[in-house]
Amino acid sequence: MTIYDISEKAGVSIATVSRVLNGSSNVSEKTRQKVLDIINRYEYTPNAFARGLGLNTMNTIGIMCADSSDLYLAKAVYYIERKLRAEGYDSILCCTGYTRDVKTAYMNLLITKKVDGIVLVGSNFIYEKESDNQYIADAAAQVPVMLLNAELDIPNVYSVASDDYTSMYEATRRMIACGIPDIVYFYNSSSYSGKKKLAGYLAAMEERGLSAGNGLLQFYHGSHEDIPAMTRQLKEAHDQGLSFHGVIAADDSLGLAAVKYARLIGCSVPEDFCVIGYNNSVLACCCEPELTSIDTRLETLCQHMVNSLMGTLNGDEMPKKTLFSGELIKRGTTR
Amino acid sequence: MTIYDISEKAGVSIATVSRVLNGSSNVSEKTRQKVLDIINRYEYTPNAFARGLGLNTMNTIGIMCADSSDLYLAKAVYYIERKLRAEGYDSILCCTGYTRDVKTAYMNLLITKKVDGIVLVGSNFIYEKESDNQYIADAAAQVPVMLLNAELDIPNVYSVASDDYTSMYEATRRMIACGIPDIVYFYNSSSYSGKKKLAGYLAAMEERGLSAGNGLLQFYHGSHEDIPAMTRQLKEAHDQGLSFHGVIAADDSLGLAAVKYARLIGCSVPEDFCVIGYNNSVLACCCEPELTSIDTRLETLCQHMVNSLMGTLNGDEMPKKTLFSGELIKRGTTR
DNA sequence: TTTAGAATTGTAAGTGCTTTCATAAAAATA
DNA sequence: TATTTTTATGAAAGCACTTACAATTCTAAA
Repeated sequence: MTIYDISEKAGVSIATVSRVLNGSSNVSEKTRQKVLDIINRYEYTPNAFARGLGLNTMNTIGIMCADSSDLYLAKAVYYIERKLRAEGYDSILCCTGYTRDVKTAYMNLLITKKVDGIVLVGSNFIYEKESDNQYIADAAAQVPVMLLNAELDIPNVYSVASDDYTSMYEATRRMIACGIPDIVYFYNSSSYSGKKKLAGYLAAMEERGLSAGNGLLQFYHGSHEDIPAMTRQLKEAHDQGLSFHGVIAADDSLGLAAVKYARLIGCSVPEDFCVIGYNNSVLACCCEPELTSIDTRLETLCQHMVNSLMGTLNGDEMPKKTLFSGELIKRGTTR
Repeated sequence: MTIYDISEKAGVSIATVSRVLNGSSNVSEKTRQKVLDIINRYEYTPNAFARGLGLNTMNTIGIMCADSSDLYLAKAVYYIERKLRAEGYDSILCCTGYTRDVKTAYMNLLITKKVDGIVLVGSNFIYEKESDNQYIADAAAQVPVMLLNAELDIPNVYSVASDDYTSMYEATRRMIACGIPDIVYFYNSSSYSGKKKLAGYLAAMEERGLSAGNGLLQFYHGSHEDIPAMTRQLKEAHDQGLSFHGVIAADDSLGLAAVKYARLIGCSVPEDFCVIGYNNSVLACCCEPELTSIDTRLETLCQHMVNSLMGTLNGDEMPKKTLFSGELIKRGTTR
């Protein structure tokens, strides 16, 4: 069943059928109904490829995500897909992993596949060295690129991010105000947003003249699956003489590990030891006591991002960057 | 830059260019090289739509998933996407939610979009009433449909599943063997695989003549986010007089809630109280002690599934159903 | 040296739409 | 009623490929 069959049965030209298919206004109501009837009767649906060829678009957006099984990223992908779908767009998903060359390859693939836009989910797509971000600029020369929780000053790339700096700054201030001066910052990534978080912590510490030097920083490079290892890492730091009674964690998994650690060394939480996590994921409700965590309002971010994308595709002038403030969800690990 | 430009610059016909593009064998090595050179020099990539029109395929598979942010489903989607990509296929993702009408609509959409196959991630796509599964049959009439953790005896639908029945049967037997007769089965879904799990538990209980009646079954209809509510649910059952010293949980989130519950009523785990979870997710490592859980070897399932799909697309005869046995990962909540 | 048969290559006809441009019909104006 | 505008429709030219079939060139046997 093609457009020719429909045009014949309806007694009109294919141009007219095409017009009613695309909602063109230049069709009389009478013929529109006639054509619509035939279309429904025969359950005709236009061939997507031919349509794509003619229109040079198939209403698809490429979603790139290093690891869509990551707790936070999975949620983001989910929200973005749903919102895109609501706007009439398909999502083609690319799980790229963390290698830049692979990301570049997928980027090119998406361009080749004629997506209308690309969204990069997660700040790991941005690199320190400017030239390493060229692959994004190249893509942005073809289609709009949206960044979630990152930022890049390149034409045709737009970003929507949570205000990680401020969130961490406030969280740290709050913990200091509770009378805890020896706070460890526990993080696992030096991505764009990872840096912002760290900076927020440092600012709050330094503002109070507290040492936020080497001793107080911890680093663990791992994934969500490694909570026991994270706990161990803290224990080792403790055994090596690092003394701390509070942890600001860059992710709930790290925060959860910190709570476990406190238990391990016999501290009671939150009386002797406080923890604040980040992202307000399921994990926050898994530990005992439950984890105070910063909610980044991910759904709002994602919806705003695709709204921005729709605007851009529509030719509207859109803000290059939007920042959303996070919200501290108080639970049992802070007093 | 089109195939015409390339053919002109290479001094051959477009048919020849097309042949080298598609790896046809009927091209002499010399001209192949000549054409390839031009293609590389001008960085030509064929138009995906025109290609799709001609070939009537664009090498894409539709992935339907009720909620791709669910811990287990997210992992499945991730593994499937990666494997598909490795096989040269794109994935278009559809997060359908749990409503059947929506699922049907997305199914039709995918057919319209000319995907080469559809994979349904999760057993919630299968309904009790046979007529409710017609939407799958309709799709399967067009393209092969793959089921993860479900089963349906319909032409052109294939399924790959973990052997939930046996896993649960063994888990329950093991717990009984540890001397715990009053085991609650804690579950949250009556999906196809949910039923299998329950049946496994029941079989093991009844085999030992243990009461697995109403009293010993618990039900909570919620998502991962609701761990506190799950814990409360157990507490309420306890307060209403239900006595139990073991929990077999249909998911780690439920298992984790059970561990919390045990703590709450002052039982020590695993001395006074045992728990076995399911899916071996991150959550298993979040509680104290860590959760014994059944690993369904999801990555293997997913890889096998896309292998099956590739075979089917290749015209090979493939088994309608493959079952993979799970593995009990012993941790701290069992003795 | 012919010539049948195989290997290469080119011509041209799809593939199913969109859209420009010309034309016909209807409506509005004179 | 005649004329100008506006609106509705159709013819036909893309869009960028694939592929059946015909034509040509090579091989190698006769």
